[in-house]
Amino acid sequence: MASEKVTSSHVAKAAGVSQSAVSRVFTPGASASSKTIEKVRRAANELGYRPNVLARSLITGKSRIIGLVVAYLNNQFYPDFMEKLSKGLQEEGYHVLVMMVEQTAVNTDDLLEKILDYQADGIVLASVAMSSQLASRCSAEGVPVVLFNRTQDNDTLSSITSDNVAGGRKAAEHLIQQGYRRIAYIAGWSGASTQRDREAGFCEGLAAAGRTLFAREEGNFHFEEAKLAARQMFSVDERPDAVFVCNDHMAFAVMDVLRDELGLRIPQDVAVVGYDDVPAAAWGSYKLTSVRQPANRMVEQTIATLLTQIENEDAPPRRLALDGPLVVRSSSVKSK
Amino acid sequence: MASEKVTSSHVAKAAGVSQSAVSRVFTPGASASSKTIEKVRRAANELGYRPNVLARSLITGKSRIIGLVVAYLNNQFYPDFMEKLSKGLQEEGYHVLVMMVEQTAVNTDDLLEKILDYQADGIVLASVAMSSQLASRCSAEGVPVVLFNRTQDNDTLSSITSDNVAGGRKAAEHLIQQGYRRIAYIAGWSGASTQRDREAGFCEGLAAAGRTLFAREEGNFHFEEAKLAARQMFSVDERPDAVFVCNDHMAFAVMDVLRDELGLRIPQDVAVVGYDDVPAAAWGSYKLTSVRQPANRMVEQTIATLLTQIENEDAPPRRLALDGPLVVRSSSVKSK
DNA sequence: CTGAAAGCGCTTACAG
DNA sequence: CTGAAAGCGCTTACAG
Repeated sequence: MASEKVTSSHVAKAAGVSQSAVSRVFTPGASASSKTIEKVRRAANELGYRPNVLARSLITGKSRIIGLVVAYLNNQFYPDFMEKLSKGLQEEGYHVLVMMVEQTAVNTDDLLEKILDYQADGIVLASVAMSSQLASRCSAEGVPVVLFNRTQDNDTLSSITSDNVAGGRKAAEHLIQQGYRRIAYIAGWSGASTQRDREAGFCEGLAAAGRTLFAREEGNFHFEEAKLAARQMFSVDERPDAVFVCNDHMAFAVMDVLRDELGLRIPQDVAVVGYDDVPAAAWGSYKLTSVRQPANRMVEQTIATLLTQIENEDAPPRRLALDGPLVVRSSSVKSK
Repeated sequence: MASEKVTSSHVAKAAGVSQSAVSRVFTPGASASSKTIEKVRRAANELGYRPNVLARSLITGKSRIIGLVVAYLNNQFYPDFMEKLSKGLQEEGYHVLVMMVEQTAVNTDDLLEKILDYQADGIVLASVAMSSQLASRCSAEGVPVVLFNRTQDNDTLSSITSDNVAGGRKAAEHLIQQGYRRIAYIAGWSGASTQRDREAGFCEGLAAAGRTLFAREEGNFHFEEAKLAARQMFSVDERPDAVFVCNDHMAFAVMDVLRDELGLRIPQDVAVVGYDDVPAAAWGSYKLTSVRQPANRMVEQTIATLLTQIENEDAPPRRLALDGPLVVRSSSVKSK
């Protein structure tokens, strides 16, 4: 069925020129007379010719493929990020090869090797870690890696995050200022730098006001585990009157448990603050106060960093922590 | 910086065998003595050699790339689908090249050509249409196309959906059985087959009970537009007492408006039914009755169809509409 | 500007 | 089982 693939040689024959001439017409920047261009374009259109990108990549050493490894797609922050990243890269003439992994997957390396096998020009890891062994492989092969929403102790890796420490601090300051006194925290996965930084900033903020954590549970960035954490945390005599949850995704679970199962009112009985400011935080059913991650700027910087390092192998890795505002909604303001 | 790329020739020299021998060791099914295999593997490991997939593809004519075009990533149904599809294809040794498009994008063809340029072995279009012109190009080039969650009048295209007509009918039967009388509908984008089929089934169901639509608005599968539609629909003297919304994503918006802005109780004042049964439908804040799309089976069939057609070019296109149950929750049951 | 030729890194008949 | 050779579809010096 499949009619023979149309190659540059077929077009060359049809146009009465050499195969190289055809190639030049389709190579931006190569020189060809307008007469040749005309003949070639006509023949190409008639035959339905388009250059084989794989063959081109083999020679140029550039695939224009960016490998993306991503987890946590049930957290709306990541689909939004993927969409922005993919569109941004499309505009720059790159395309995204995706690999999905389990949240706390350890064997990410296998997938990354697959990406390298496809000769990706660069790699983005969203909330995913990489062995230092593989990191040096990438660096040796000249394939830049950018960590998105995660940092890692490795000099060769760039990372783009929000300022999670500052964000955590803002959450603490806000709750204190609103007069809450028994302030608790529900943590994300302890292996994540975002979790560590947000908690550190939060505790700093409390400490600055002479406070400490009233209670603490772990939700592992997982919806159901966050519900368990909330049940645990609030099934005591003296309950917290405010809780900072390490991301919005878990905060929704917590709010559902508090209101639905425990009959608590938000914010009168308990205040809730999240992190990310995903779209649903603004939905009428949640109105969740949240530290916004500046997703647009984070994606811009991810792309900029990647392209810089692709163009110039000696460009040093960059570590950026972009500031985001606390978006105050009624989940944490009694008068609102 | 980038150390020279390690090729099969380098490994051959190091192992003291021919380049073809190296290739055979890395080609499943090719024959080599255990002694050769041993020598080659050792040398390959030392040098860090992995076959260049692009070069392989050039010869075999198989890239093991599947192109995916997807929109509506803010509707949780699609990230979930992507995750399932990507993981399923990974297990089969395929990888996904993604292109994101605007919801009602018309110029999808450009993106699809890019996918063809990468010599994709197959294409999945999720809620996205394709010109019949390009469809025949794909068919001519032997690249199978599967439409996911959308059908289109084109003999060459396979499609996998849920049974949207039956689903719409179930929604109608349920609302009638629950005793609702002024039953309304909020539509999705009119260009979508899912929208047309769900509405057709819903109206059929009403008609079977001697009813007709009490009111109708359009939400275009868009969150904010769905809110507008709800405001419009309920700002009248005689309000509907039940509304079927063409998907869950819009139904959440509608519920927020009904409760938050209009002070209506669900389901006492108004019942709401959605479609998809995304995770958030089960969340405590919504408890939304919804027609479940059998996403796992849909993905399985998408992959099976794709692989069948990749392996056998003469395999005919398949059109599947899989049945999904109505999941009843308290948004539509007064006693619950 | 243009064509002949080499070569990107592989796979795969073809002999042996 | 194994090596030499051709070839996948391109790009890119190199001459002219």
